[in-house]
Amino acid sequence: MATPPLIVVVGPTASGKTALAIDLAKRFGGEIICADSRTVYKGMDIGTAKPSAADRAAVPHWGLDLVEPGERFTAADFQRYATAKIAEIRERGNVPFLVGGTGLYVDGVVFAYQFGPEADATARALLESMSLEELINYCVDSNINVPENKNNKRYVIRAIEQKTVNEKRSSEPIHGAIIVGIATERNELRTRIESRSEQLFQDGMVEEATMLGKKYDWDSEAMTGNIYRLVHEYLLGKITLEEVKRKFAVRDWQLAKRQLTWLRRNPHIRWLDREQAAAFLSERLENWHES
RNA sequence: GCAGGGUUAGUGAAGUGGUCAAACACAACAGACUGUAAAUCUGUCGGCAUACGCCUUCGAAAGUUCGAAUCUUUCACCCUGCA
Repeated sequence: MATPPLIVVVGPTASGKTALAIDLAKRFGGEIICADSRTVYKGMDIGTAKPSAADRAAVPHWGLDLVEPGERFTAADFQRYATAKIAEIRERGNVPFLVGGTGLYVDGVVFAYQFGPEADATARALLESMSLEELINYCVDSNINVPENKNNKRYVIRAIEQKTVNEKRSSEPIHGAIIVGIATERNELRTRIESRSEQLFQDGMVEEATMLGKKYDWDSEAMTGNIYRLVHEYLLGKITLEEVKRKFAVRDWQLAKRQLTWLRRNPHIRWLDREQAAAFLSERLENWHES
């Protein structure tokens, strides 16, 4: 039998990627790798809509609960992890599914990004202490290309660390990848996001965030995920619970739009609605089984 | 009924005679983004125009003025104090 394909399912938050992938993985012997920058954190379950215990029992899931909130986990870490997992899953004769909304994580794997050198902690601290203007001047003096958004301090710092703006990647998806985007009608997506906002709180969002806040630092990158920072404000008494829910739906919508902007640049995505995507991938997987 | 305060662009909110299509914030829309990416950053944001610019706005109407979101009068609605 030929090497199993890599099924890549992308789309904005709340588009139904996970449900689709679980369904297909059950039927075709798949294992799911979550390409999600928040579900890698332990304890962040409700706020990140992490797959349930039942889902995980039904289909093997990877990429969840890899680190504690506050620990460092990067796109390069994910790339290493996911690439290894894809190989392992294939060795077992199963079908790897790469599913997620973190575009950088997906593309890092799919387009085999060659990441630049890792940041040196002391050098990074020094760079962060500098003003944006100083950083730009440094770039000019050192002949380093400034990123398009030169007001984006993070990017300028990274350019300095890499001594350039890094764009090393493959122009084609890695071999065997089938990339499907879940196309969702705008109003429908909005409705889904709003009802999910309500659901999270019924499921114990505040309790989860309170617990995490006690255990970890509110300021850590993990905890800046749009829901946790809002619950933090609520716990501080700055906003009401109703405002949290409303603002979360807004933040989630903004996230979805940013995700779509990222995905739009990728010409290799086959955009299909949930049903079409299920049918299309089923057919591909059946053909693969027969080959 | 009397006295006082208010009514500004999708929302909140500055502005109290010219430099006001009107600060700022939020939302919205578009975009960038290779080791923090649910992050971070950029542009647009009354209408028309690629643009010079033109047009219509600051509760309504009528005035004062060379000139009004800003001053006057009346009306409408809202809030507060006295009745």
